[in-house]
Amino acid sequence: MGRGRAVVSLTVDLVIFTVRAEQLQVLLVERGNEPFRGQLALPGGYLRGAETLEEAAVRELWEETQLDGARLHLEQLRTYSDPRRDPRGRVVTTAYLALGADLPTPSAGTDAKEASWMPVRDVLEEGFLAFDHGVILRDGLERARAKLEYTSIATVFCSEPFTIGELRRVYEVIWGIPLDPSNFRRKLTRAEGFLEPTGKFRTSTVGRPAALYSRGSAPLLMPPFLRAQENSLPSAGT
Amino acid sequence: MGRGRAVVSLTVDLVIFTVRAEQLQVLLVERGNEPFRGQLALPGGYLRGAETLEEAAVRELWEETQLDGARLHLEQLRTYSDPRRDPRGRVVTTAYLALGADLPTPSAGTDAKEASWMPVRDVLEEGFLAFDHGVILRDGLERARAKLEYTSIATVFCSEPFTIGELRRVYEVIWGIPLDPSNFRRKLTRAEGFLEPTGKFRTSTVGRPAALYSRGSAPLLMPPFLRAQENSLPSAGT
DNA sequence: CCCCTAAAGGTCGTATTGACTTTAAGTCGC
DNA sequence: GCGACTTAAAGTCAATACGACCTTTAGGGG
Repeated sequence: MGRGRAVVSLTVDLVIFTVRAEQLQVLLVERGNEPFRGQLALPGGYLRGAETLEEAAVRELWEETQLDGARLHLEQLRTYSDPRRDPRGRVVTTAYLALGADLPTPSAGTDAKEASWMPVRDVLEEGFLAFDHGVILRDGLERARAKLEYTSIATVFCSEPFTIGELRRVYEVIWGIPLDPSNFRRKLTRAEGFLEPTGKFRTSTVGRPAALYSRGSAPLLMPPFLRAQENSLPSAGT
Repeated sequence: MGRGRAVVSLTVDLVIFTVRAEQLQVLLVERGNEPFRGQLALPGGYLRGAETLEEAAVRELWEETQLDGARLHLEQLRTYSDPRRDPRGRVVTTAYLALGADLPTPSAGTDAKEASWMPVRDVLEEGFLAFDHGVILRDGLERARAKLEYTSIATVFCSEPFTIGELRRVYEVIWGIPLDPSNFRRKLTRAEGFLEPTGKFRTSTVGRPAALYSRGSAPLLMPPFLRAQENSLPSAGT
């Protein structure tokens, strides 16, 4: 070993985020096989013959969680290549980040694995994930947090039409900090192409009816919405 | 094909940028073998047995260009996996972005390939690179441009100590737009931890002597320095 | 019909920015 | 030695963006 071309397997792992019950949640599966049998892991699987990594990610999304890739935001996160990351041998994995609006509880899928939503904060604070999936999850969270600042991905966490309050809760939950409702609305309503007013309103159980919006055409939030500062865990909370 | 686990080779490709002669330049090699023999390509090579992709990147950096990875900024760019990207078969590549200060003209290295600096603008406008390296180069340029906005990587293009004028030229060359010298200095000198004054000055052939700075400790530029707008090619030029 | 709540909208002082001007400190040509 | 020239450094000023905070609006519930 060391000199020749490495013999490697390539896998795809998915960091799937959604906001439900006022929390950022990640979809995890319980492993049915060794290694790490019984432990929680990111859903994923091997790259097949003639597909791209992105196609493999969409396929795994469906096979393992019955989620439709077309309804999610999907982007490549990073490739992890530590030779010791998988005890079975040389497995390099490319992680993808998938974001969606209030996704359904996954029916187990064709694979017999148990899939369930878990609060990201709990997983990062207490849980231990298989392989290096804890690191991957952390990287995914940081990517999502950063992209809230300068892109319009926050809207993919809301099903259309949505209110500004719902959108604000997305930011608060992912950044783990409270935001001033008034300044938040001023900021986002003035961002060109971010929100598309529908002219309709939604009356909830309490409070004044909120205007409903759909996603605007701009992929970037200009000027960006900067966090006050870094917050390494989702709101901490001892 | 299609059903089973893909049999893939993994390679590393390098997008190496430096600023020389008032231009952003990229290091390219002329391919000595088929496919694409004689054409320009990014330097790179196969992943070996027990190394990470990052270690492979550093190794290739040295073998192909005699550049020392420790003296460069190196970060993972993206993984490219189109099954048809390499006519020889299934080759997935992870691209790394390497940035350095006025790097030397590479001696060909142990590999017998001809390595040389080329202006990025020219390559993107006229040149055709092997494989999908044109796409990778474009992605690398966009990454570098974006990171100038909110990190302090611009300083790695300058050898220490450097003047604010030199730093400004880095921004101008990579973004392809002129910047107001006065506002530029105000912005960067007030960014906490970005520049470390040395107290020394450099007298050039013309003009008032410029204060010399070294890199500060802050990895991020806060608040960010936003480009006026997108500029898909490096200053265009007709 | 009053209270409570959240949405919507406004105020105000401060910080940041872009466009521009002024002053400083060197070299070069004569 | 001196003025022209060049770039660095510093300042001005109006427009904008932002954080903190307040007021008004429009529903539901008791």
